[in-house]
Amino acid sequence: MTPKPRVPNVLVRAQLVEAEDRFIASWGRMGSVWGISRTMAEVHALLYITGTEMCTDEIMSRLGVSRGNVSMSVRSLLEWGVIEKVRIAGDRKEYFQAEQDVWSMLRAIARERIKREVDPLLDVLDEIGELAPQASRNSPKDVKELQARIEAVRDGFGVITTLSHKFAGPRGAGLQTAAKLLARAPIGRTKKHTPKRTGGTR
Amino acid sequence: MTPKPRVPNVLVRAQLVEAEDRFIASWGRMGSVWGISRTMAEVHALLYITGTEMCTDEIMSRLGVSRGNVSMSVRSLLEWGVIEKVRIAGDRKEYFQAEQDVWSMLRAIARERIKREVDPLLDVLDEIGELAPQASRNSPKDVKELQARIEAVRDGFGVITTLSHKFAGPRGAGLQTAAKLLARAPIGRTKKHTPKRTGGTR
DNA sequence: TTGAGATTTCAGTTAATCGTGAAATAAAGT
DNA sequence: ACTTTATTTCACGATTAACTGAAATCTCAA
Repeated sequence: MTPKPRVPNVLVRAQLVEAEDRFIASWGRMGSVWGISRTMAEVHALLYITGTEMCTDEIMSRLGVSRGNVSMSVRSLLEWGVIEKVRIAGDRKEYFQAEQDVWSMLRAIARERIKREVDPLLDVLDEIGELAPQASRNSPKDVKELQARIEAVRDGFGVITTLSHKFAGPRGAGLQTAAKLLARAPIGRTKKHTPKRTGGTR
Repeated sequence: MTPKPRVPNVLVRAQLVEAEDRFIASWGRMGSVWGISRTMAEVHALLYITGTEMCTDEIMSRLGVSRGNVSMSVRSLLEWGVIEKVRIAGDRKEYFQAEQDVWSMLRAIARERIKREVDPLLDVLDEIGELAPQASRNSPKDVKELQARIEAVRDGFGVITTLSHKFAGPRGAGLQTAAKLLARAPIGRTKKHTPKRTGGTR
């Protein structure tokens, strides 16, 4: 049926696998920067980029990591809600597949990071605000200033958190809509910032 | 002049220092989560929360870290644009003080993180997209899918990057305006019920 | 209930990161 | 030019986080 491909299939396949590997590698490196373990990011990348459901052993051999490591990574990814378990009839193994919608995936990532990064800071800020000497009419200047600074940070992150909860919630087109909305809105100077990015990979 | 304070000054001062220390500690912990070295975050926190210009030795003794460490941290913070050098007449030492505007500070942090986290990924994605077997009419299905997935991720991050450049640029009220704008905008379903999240920490 | 296969746990190891301190360099005063 | 004081650099050691592998636990079919 199909006319003979111009490039031998084995070659195409090799390129394909290489592209996948590169994607996996850079997503993994990204993970480190984000404070996510490299393997966890790699497992996710693998499942996303291949789109296939895979079992523990397949993941192990493809990424060359240990069983325990895969187990823990997969568990975290399930908690994040970016992959899910799949049962295959007549097979006792568990298979996993990645959420395929990018925005949903990005929202999940954003949500999880906010939870881990911003929320705890807010808690501490509240606590410190109460603990610190209360500013009153005749407090020394520095006490007033301290309170003011704590409150300023608290408010800043407060706004950010509110927004995130609104826009990165698990369901709804939050992030995507926000992105479009913002992309349109004319803020301050409308300088059409240099496109700039000519792939300079450092 | 001032009427006798109800609380001895030494005590107020101790509380003040403790509040500062707590702020510094949690900002520092935050730093680790962000892939910023703990000390760098602590130095920044110290300069921000005290609002005072400080020299290397003062920072060293207050945080209990080495000279070299302070030197490197301060340098990074200068690059990030969140602190600046201050010269004090008749003193050979360099003093440093932190940007006091929270939004400007938050923008700087966002900007720097995007630069380190998102931009490199985009570069790689572009590269992979070109490198991978090109999808054509008679490509096998998986090649087409691979290209589609790469493009989807690329586009998602592309939107995010564009936004960030627009809103987290070094000058202008970008982030702040965006925040207000979004906080107001009705996104998707205008389902008004369940206030639901009671500022609940965590 | 048993057991083969699948998954999870975790103590020990390895890898990556961070911080130190002293030596090298730079800057300012005499 | 020389001395003094401040700053930066960097090889090394310390600290922390990640990963391994094998034992323990779980699951399901018979």
